[in-house]
Amino acid sequence: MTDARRRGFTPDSGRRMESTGDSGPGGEPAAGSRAPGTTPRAGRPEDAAVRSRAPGATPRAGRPEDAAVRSRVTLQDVADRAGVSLSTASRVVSEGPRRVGRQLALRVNQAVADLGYMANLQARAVATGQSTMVGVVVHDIADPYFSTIASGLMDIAHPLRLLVCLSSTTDHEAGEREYVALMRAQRARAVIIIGSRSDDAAQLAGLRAEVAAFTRSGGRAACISQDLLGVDTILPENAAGAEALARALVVQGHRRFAVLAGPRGLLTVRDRVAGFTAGLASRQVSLDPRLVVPGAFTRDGGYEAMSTVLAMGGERPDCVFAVNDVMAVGALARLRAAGLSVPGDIGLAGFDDISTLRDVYPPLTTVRLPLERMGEMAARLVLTEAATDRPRVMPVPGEVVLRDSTGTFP
Amino acid sequence: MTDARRRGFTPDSGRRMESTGDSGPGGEPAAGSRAPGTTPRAGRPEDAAVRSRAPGATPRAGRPEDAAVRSRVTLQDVADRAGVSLSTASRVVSEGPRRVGRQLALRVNQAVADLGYMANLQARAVATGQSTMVGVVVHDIADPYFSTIASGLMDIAHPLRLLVCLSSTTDHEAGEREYVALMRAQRARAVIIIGSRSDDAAQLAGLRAEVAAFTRSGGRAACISQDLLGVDTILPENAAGAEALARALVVQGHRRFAVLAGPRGLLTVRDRVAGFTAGLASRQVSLDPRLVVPGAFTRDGGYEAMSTVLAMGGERPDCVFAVNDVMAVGALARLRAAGLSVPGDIGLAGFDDISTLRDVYPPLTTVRLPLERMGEMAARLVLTEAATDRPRVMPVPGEVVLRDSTGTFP
DNA sequence: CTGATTTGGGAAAGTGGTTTCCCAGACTAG
DNA sequence: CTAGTCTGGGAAACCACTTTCCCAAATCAG
Repeated sequence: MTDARRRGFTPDSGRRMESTGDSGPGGEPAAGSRAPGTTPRAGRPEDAAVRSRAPGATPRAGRPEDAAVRSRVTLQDVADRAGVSLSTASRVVSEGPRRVGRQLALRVNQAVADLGYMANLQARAVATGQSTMVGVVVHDIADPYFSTIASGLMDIAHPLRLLVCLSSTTDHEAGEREYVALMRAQRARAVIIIGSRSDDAAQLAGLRAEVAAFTRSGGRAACISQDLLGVDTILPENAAGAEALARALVVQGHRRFAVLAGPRGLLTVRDRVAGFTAGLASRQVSLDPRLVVPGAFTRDGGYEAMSTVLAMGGERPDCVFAVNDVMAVGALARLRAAGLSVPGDIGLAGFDDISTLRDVYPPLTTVRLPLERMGEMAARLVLTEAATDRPRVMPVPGEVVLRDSTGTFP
Repeated sequence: MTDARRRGFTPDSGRRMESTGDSGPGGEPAAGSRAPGTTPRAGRPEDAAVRSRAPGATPRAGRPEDAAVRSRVTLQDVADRAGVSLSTASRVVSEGPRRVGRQLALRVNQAVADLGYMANLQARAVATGQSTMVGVVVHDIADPYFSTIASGLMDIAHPLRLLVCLSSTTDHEAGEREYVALMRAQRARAVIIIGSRSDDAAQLAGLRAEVAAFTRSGGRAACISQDLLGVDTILPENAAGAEALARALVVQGHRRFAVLAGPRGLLTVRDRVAGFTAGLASRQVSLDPRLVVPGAFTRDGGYEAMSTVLAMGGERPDCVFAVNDVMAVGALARLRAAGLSVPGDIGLAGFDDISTLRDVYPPLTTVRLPLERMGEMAARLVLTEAATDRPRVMPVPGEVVLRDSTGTFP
């Protein structure tokens, strides 16, 4: 299978496998292959013909009736075909409060079916002033931390028949603000901002202002992170969790710690590091600040940071705290590469309890956050519950989970 | 602090510790703590005042001027404030082809700034008939397979300033069809369907029809899966990949195989199992059909399926093929629980090469699919490239990656 | 059998935009 | 000095709906 390497974007490069089964339905992918059961609706004479334009309006120069059968069926077409007024058609289709006679309703529905009509939700949104969109911003959707939260969130949004729009900002901090602005322009019903705030005051002020503008224009907003935006907040107790973890690790016998911190400036990192430090201090254990090394909030970031720690002279730490599980996994790989056994030679702990990472070996000691649940909470706050006069803050405690990666120190 | 206990989710293995610390920030869960620096923005007198309604139009009974300062600023408000016509305001704001005099443009922009105006994109979409939305359907956004693809896809969509709407169908197969319908109703520019087709012919026909309706109404569509929808397709070569894997495993010396298959009916599963079987056959190795056990496409599914295999009487297989990495990780956990060493006692291989799982131990032999890239390809096909008369099919080969989990058999 | 309510259909006024069309004034060319 | 082309502004048509308002017919109480 070494061929087919150059799939730069040349279509059909590699030898194509017997792709679709020979028999299966939909065998011929011919361009115009009709799905089975789609009678081509022969004729359709009145399709574009009816279309009674406002009298006097020249039928808009250019393409005359546009050969391409762009079946842009409108409600007017449906009304015409059913022989009713636009209003009646609308009432039937939008299932509003006003009742319509059985006969006419039937005719309208028939016309809808015949024409394959589907209401234009954008137009409806304009007319009613209500949208069904809810925006979600995360730092990186490929990171399981965020995708898990997003998953919980969607579990709430989908049954409500809301449209979830997602944006991943990846390093581009201003992206959050831009996205909230976009949601305001879309008249979204709500926006949920997920992920750590940073220490950039200007950035924060900008986002705050945008969020304020969004809520002022009638939208709901919530965030999952530090309570700094002035809106409903799901607040993971990062400091408290890390503090509890630190104490537990001391109890296990660890004394000399290193911390693989994430990107400088991320408040979540600060909170976790501060909490960890405080936890150690409460047990009269000090943390050498040189052993707090920053790194990207990723697997590779953890790997690198771990390298840095190993490269330092002096006594090797007996336990490493990576500020999130993803980094911890990178650190684990680095330790393995160095021939160090975990927890034999060195202990390792993470944070978050990412479920897909629960099976690394040795199993990671970590602080569990109920991510999916946090997504649900945020979604509920903003989609099903009434707004309160003052923003709510819902703290979510983390739960220390001791597993083998920090086995009791000898 | 013990209150934090009744949060519903059950802990798993690992002993649980003192959940969160007692002190820490966020201590008071008071439901209304204002973030520091939130001046309540007093004043703003002209907010809703401007708003001159069309003359003669009774100001719509009910709320007169609506006490709630819902600052729904419209373009008309901007025009009024700038003392220009609606058309001129529109031209300035929408940056169309028509130029507007410097003076007026300036005035309009000033008014926009003063009023905090933001164009209503829904209305704009209705007026222009063009939307900026692109829909994406996946089976489960929390599954790294899908979130990685989604990530690649967004990397293309974001710079184009398109709005990505995501839906996760999780087991509800009809959800795909519903979502495509929704996208049609939203007049989305494109829709991308990600994930295995099933063997349910009716379901497939329904989806095909819906997709056809979508494209007929002017939208673009693509899918990442089997080429069965009659649209541009990114086709992972599941069968070929599994076949190559099988041959490689035989070369390593394995002979007696078990397969942890995913849900019955998923074509991706079928393709992989069929390819694997064929690969073995090509090396004169046969696969006992009873050792092909189905399971959910998840970590737990892998765990269960592995249990089933272990519980079977007879000679234990010397190598297990889990049809995806997530299941493989579950299987690994089960094997570890059984006290079996991998690859010492038994080999284990997966499929996909999920990046967050690259650090499990022992490292998994697998078939790599360039997931992020696949997402990019699909997005490009449908967002930046012109439509072709016939749908394109772009096969994506998998690449066998031999790692320690299938060490050379003794 | 009459007068007062429903009931339900349709015309038209909205929703917040874009875009066409018309036209006045400023330049340019003959 | 006049005709011809640009500019650029504004009125109004349009997009695809919803909803108000009006009115005729049907129902109902008295």
